[in-house]
Amino acid sequence: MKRISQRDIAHQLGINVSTVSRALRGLDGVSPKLKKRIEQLAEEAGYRPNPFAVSLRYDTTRTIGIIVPDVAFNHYAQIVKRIEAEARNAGYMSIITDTDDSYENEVNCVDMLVNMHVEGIIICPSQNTTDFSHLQHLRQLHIPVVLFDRVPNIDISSVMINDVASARYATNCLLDSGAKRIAFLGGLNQVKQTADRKHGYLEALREHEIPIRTELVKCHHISFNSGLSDTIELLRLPEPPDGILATHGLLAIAAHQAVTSQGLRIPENVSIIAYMSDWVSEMSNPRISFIKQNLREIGIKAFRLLLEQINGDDSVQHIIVKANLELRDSTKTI
Amino acid sequence: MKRISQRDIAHQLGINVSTVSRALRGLDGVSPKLKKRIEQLAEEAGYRPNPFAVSLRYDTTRTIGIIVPDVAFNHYAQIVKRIEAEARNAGYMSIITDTDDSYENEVNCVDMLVNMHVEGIIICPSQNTTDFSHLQHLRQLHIPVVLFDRVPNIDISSVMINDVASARYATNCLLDSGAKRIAFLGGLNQVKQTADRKHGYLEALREHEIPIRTELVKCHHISFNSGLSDTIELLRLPEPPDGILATHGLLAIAAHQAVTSQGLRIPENVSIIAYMSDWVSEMSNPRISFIKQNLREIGIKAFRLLLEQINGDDSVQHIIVKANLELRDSTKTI
DNA sequence: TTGAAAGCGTTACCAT
DNA sequence: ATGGTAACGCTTTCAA
Repeated sequence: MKRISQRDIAHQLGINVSTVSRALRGLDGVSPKLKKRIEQLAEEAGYRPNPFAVSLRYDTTRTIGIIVPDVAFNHYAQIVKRIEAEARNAGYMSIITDTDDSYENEVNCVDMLVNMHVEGIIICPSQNTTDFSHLQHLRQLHIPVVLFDRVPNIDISSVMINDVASARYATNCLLDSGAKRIAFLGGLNQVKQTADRKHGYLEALREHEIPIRTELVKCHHISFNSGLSDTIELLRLPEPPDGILATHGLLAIAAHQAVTSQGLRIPENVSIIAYMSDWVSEMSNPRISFIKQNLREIGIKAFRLLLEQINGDDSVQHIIVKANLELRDSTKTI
Repeated sequence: MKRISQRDIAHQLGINVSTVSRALRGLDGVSPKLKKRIEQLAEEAGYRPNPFAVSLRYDTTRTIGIIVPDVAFNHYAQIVKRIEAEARNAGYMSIITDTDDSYENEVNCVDMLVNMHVEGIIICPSQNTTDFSHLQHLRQLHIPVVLFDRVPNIDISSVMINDVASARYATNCLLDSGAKRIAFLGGLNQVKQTADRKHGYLEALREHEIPIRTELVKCHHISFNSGLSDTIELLRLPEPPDGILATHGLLAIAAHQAVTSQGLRIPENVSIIAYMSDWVSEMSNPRISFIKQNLREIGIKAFRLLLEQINGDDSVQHIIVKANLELRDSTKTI
């Protein structure tokens, strides 16, 4: 039950491979009668073109690579799902790799994908990634790249949300609903996304002429545990926060749990707004008010951008997908 | 900045390709001096073997396919993550596809993966899949297959949990904690996983000599909405359930929300135990007691099984990974 | 130790 | 309308 090739078909029919090739691709130069016979035999024998021969011939693989910090985290999973669907729709296969949020793995993944001759790579870098030379290198190899979520200040196309504005808006919303002492729970400062969101947070405070209290700003490596300990520290302050802006779902869940575990109530004692996926918010109880990112659109835009590059467009584009605030139960109604 | 080939290297050094090939693979028959020169040039020029040429030559692609109903659902995402990691570790790339729980997509995905000449496929079928001929066909093509989670009664290797026993145990636990009227919230009956879990549920009732009330058994297509409406229907019965066994995370979340929305309390009025991932349980509030499946091990075992087949092992193996009950807040303590 | 050539499956170009 | 053949990049076998 070996895989059958064009040569086999040609042999069985006593004709030449090139005729078979033409017939199967619907090119003209084959008599309708012979074409029928060829198609029929191909069908019967379960002929499938060998993509490796095709790739070898054309130096084109119809394959893209996707690199994320954690496929098991809903936010990334939703984006990956959308990219994969779009890609499949456009005739591309997706090779998805997971870095476990580690820089070393990220470099390895990029390397493997280059070895695989993917036609392009869509990537959300790990939090530890500060050196982006592996991505710059891709540009030199003329391999299209699109970044999303964690987008550094480099000359590579990207899709991100309006981080500054959304953080400012969310902070304003917390303040307007009566919170006086807003804490900022973010990732590492070196990640532009975190810096931007902090920027928005600080802007809102400034607008309200609220002095900045640095002990309310927690920027550590994103993980459930760091979110937990940071929140508990915050709550033990002499003047603990009555509002929290969390920049990542993991941090928000951790904060939610920490607040509850200290016998405090949400939103009566502490309000929370977080950047998280709809699905995760929906599951929390009380449901966390969140900044809704259009993950579907992020995925679609990212693939479109990549496809344009694959098709020869050299321009660097930075797309901003607008996020909006969805109020749920973790904020007081005004 | 074109990709460089062995031929290019040979040309630059004024030698033959076959020598380059031998040198780069460390075969002997190349003088140490020449070997050095070749390696150095390859390094400098950034030579990478073309995997398509290699695949074409060997008819081996070092690639596997993974098919799941929904990568964005945590349970599958965790399993996929583990399989991908194991595969990468063993030098295999993973092509992950998402069927959106649809039979048609599933058939297409299988087809695409076969076209890609993946060396094997790990799949969790969609709920609608009753005809497994597309998988049987893979066996005829000598393409290794491993099933997980939703495993029909066919002669293909699989990894699943002990569905009957775990459901029986969970039901017993609900009964022991004082619940009298246990409802069963499951997927379609045609899925063996559901049937098995229901079997376990019924066994437990029988052991306790509790008559079966068919109106407490809800088996529909798994979705958040069906879980919601089924639960609401259950709660409106003249004698509503005071315990629920849910066979899928989505159903559990829906039930959780439905119970709460009716002003009832968990676990005081209604206890819940569900098959769901640790992460999802952790996020619910009150946290749902759950049957913990070792997703990590399921992923590892699935890949190992596939690899064995790829390496020529023809035996059909059915691996059972034991699940255990993790009590949280949605069940009364005895 | 090194070279030459055939072959993997497909396509493109030139002949017939 | 059809056939022959070279080429893609690599490995393998045989010859020098």
